[in-house]
Amino acid sequence: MSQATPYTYDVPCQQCPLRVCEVFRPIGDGEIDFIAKLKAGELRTGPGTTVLREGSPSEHLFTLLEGWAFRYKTLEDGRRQITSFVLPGDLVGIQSSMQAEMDHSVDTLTAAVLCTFPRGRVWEVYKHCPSLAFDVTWLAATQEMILNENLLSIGRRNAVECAAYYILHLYLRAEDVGLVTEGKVRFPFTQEHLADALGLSLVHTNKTLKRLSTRGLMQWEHGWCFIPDVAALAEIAKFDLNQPRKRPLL
Amino acid sequence: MSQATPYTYDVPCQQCPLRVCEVFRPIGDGEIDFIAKLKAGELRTGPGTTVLREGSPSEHLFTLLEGWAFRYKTLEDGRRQITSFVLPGDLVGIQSSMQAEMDHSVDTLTAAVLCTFPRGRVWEVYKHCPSLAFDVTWLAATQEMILNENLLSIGRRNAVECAAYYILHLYLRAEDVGLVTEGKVRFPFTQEHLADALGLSLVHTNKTLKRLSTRGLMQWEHGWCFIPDVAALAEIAKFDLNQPRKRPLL
DNA sequence: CGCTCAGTTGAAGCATTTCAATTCTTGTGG
DNA sequence: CCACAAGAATTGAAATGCTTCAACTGAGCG
Repeated sequence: MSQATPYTYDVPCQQCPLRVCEVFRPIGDGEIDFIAKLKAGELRTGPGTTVLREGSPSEHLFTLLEGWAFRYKTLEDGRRQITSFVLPGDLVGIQSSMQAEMDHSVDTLTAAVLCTFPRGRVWEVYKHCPSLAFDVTWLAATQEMILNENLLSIGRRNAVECAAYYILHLYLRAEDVGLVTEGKVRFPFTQEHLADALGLSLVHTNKTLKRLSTRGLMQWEHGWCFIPDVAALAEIAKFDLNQPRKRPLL
Repeated sequence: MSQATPYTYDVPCQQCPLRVCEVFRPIGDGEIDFIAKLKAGELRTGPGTTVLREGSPSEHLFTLLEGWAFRYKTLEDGRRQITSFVLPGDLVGIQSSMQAEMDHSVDTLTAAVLCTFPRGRVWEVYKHCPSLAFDVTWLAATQEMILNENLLSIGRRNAVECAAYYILHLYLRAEDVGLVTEGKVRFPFTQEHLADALGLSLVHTNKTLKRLSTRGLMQWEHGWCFIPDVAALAEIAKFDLNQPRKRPLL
C-alpha cells in the first residue's frame, strides 16, 4: 500500500463539481468563500493508496471530490473489517481532528482527488462559520446512522439479507452523487472488500452473491453492478427505502 | 414499554454532578450558563422506558445525567441489535435534531434522569457558543469511534473475543464516569441485552460468558460485574488499552 | 408458596468457515 | 496477436461455530 504525497491545487471551491448534486443543500457564496480560504490544496492519488492510517495523527482532514475509498480497522492478526465506503462528498478524518489519532485507516480504491483542510484550522469553522460547523456535525451524525444500520445488518441479518442490504446501500449512495446510469454503477472493489464489509468469509460471500444473481436480484460483473428491480432487492434486504437522503455540502 | 412524560427541573447546570469526573474537559462559567439557559428541564423515568423511538421525530435531545440506557434498532420480524449503551454524560438524540426522524430507539435500563434541550434551539449553540458546538461534534465523532470498534468486533471477533471486548468496553466507560468501585460495576441489564449487543444468540452468549468466568477472566453475578485482571481480559479481547479517553462535558 | 423472569444445560441442526483446487480475467511482454 | 503470470472469482467437501429447540434450575417478589 503506497503512501500519499501532497499535490497541486486545481479545483476552485466556487466551481466545485459536487454542487450540482441534489443531495447537497444549497450553499451561500459566503460559505463557499470560507471553505475556499480554508482549503489547503488537493491530494491526487492512485488506487490502493493509504490516505490515513489507524494510530497515526493526521495533519489534514479531507473531502473526497472524486473516486472511491474505504474506511477500515484491523486486528493484530490481520483480520480486517471495512466499516464504510467513502464516496464523493464524504468527509474523511474529522475524527482525528477531534481526537489525537485516527481510530481507523482510509485507503483509496480508485484514483482519487481529495480536498485537504488543515486540522489546526477546524476551530475557525466553529468560530466564524456556524452554518458549516453545523454541517460537519450533520455529516458526523449521518455517518453514525450508516454505522448503526450496518451494525444491525452484521449483527442480525443473515448472509443473503446482509449482502442484499449492503449492495443496495452502496447503490443508493452512489445514485445520490450521480454515479448511477441506467441502473448501473461502477463497483471498483473486489468480493474480498465486500466480504470484509459484511463480516463474512470471501468464499461464503461469493456463494451468497451467486444466490442473489441467480434469483435475478442483481448482476455484478466486470466491475459493474446492475439492479433490475430496486424494490425487490429492498424486500429481501429488509431495507427501508423511505429514508431521507438530502445532505449538506461541505 | 412505557412512554416518557416530561417532568420537573431539579439539577442546576452550575452544580452538575458530572463536572467532577476527570473524563470531562474543564468548562468555563460562560459555557455553563449558556447550557443552563438552553436546558428545558429534566426527564425522570423508571427503568424500561422508551425515551426516543425509531421513526419518530423528537422535540428534544437529551443528556443522560444519571442511570443507564441503550440505543437499538430492530428488523420488522423483531430481531434486535443494540448499537450502544448510554452512560451518564452521553448525548442522546442529536441525530434526530439533524435529520427529520430518529434512526434508532433509546430505552432506559434503570431509573434515569435526563436533561432535556429543545431540538429547535440546537442552532443557537452553533451560532453563539462555538466551543460547545465543537463539543457536540466531538461527542458525535467519539460515538462514531465506538461504533467502528464495535463493527470490527461483531464482524471479525469470535464469540469469546467479542464478549470479552464488550464487557471490557463497558467496564472502562463506566469507570470513566465513576461507576467502578474496587473493580466492580453494576451491570443493570440481562444476558439477553448483551446478546443483542454482540449479535449472538442468548444461549451462545450464556455459554460464552461461562467460559470467560471459568477461565477466571471475569465474574458477573446478581447484576454486578467484577474484572480481576483488566490486562488479562484485554489480552483475550485483543483490546487496545492505550486509547485516549478524555472528553468534553456538554 | 407459587409465579415469573433470568440464567443454565444438552443435543440436534444449520449457517458459515476453512481448505484445496480449478477456472476465469486482466494486464504485460514477447 | 499470443503466451504467460498474477489476481480474482468459483466450486465442492469437510470441519466448526453458532443457533435453535426443549427442558430444567435458580432468584426475586407478592
